[in-house]
Amino acid sequence: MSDALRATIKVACSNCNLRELCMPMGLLPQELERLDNLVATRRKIKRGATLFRTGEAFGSLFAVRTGFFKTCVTSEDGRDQVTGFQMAGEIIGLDGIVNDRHTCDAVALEDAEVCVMPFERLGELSREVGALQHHLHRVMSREIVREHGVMLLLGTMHAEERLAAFLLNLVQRLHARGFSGSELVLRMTRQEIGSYLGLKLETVSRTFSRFADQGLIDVRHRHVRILDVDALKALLPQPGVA
Amino acid sequence: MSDALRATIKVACSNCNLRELCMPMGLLPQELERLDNLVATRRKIKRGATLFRTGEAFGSLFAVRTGFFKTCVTSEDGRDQVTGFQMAGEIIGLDGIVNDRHTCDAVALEDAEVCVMPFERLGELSREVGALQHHLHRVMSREIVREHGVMLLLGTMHAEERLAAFLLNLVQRLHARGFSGSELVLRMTRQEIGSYLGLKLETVSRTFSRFADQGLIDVRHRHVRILDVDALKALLPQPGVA
DNA sequence: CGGAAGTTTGAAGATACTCAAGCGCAGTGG
DNA sequence: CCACTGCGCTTGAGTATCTTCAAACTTCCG
Repeated sequence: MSDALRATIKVACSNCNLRELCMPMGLLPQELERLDNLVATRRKIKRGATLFRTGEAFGSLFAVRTGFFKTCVTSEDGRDQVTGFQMAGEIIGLDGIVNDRHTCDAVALEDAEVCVMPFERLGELSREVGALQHHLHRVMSREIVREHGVMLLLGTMHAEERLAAFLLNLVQRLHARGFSGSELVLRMTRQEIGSYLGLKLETVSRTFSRFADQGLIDVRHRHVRILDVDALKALLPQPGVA
Repeated sequence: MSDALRATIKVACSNCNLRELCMPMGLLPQELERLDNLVATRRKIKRGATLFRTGEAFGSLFAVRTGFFKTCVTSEDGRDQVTGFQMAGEIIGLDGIVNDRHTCDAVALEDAEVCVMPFERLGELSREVGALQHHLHRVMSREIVREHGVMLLLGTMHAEERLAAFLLNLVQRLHARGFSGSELVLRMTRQEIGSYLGLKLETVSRTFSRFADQGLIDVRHRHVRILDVDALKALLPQPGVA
């Protein structure tokens, strides 16, 4: 097989093992082929490099193929807030649509690869393919709902509840991608976790230690094993029958 | 003029004084007319009543014509988080798209009226009218970016900074609608402000009092006059040259 | 006009933060 | 192969901000 052919096959949504999680979800075979044509290019990003930065012109949405990203907004005096962590199959760049400029940075936390989806063409195609139009709307709506959840977390939860919610969310998403439902390797630092959860890195570290002392998890730096899922879930704000 | 005719004229986007802020933004006359046909019904909501509740079936987006809303998510154990306050020209209901069910409550904080936009038809029309398609994308993207800002606020700011950001955002939006740029009447309680800002009502009240002591504002319960905009802006996380 | 709801203010207390020091792993170069 | 260096992580002590609990006052609505 030639390199060119391999690349063509590899990039095709129709052959992608993420197709049930990612943009092609629910599309018919002939619609899928049109999406294949649209997703013409991929892009590799090294660990620590940015996919885009605040202020850069917006042109495309990106679907994570491999690797792990964080997105963060930065205020001019240096305070920054991680707004999300993205893994395979998830869409990055929606923030850029409104003003044709990105309003956050997207940074690869490990060597990564993304599919580049020119937004103009995505719009054209979604005018003809109803399923794609609806899927795009759902992707944006899902992001809005996710952020509501983060607001609830930041606005009302204590450190232990925040970290429990964070860990459970991560393993759940990893599990949906075929990884373990109880073991995970953190791709981000304590500082980045803290930024996402509105806590200082020391508080994140202390809370990890407390969970370990209570026998809820086993932490060894970036490696976390969940020992008592139910106890972690019990920390979340959905305990009673209410 | 007959009641029927008056209603027709009143509901038409083409005659609406909010058309430059709301859904019709940037549409050509003939496109506007098609939007008029889509926005067939209005709905009045009394103060304290809900436009929709968590769990209800999603069918339409709503454009605020008059009045003032809050949206809030509630965790089963009673904790709730106000996710936004919406005024004339703003769109409510985007959260419902992803799962065809609403995931938050929308409550009128004063007697209000909304334009009902059936989402199915909005999708159809935006397939034919490119400007509408793009505008819908922008509305959703703007909401995502707004929520990034709230996450930055909840994750990194102190009480004074949060309240300053809140007040400045409110007057700015009111000013864009022809109201004063320095005087406003709060439509929400201290409790609701606190819920939005991740603070307790007592902290909100104390922070108002501190601002008043410092001569930054004049507070008389729900009535607020901003006396020193620059000082308030200086509290925000964009002080230096950075 | 009366009662409920909302607001203000005080005092005590808790959670998370700041500052600081030491540890450990990973990657590099001798 | 091992030592070195840097970055990230952990842990402790003291502190600050915000919260909790409580009481009194004001406004608004029926």
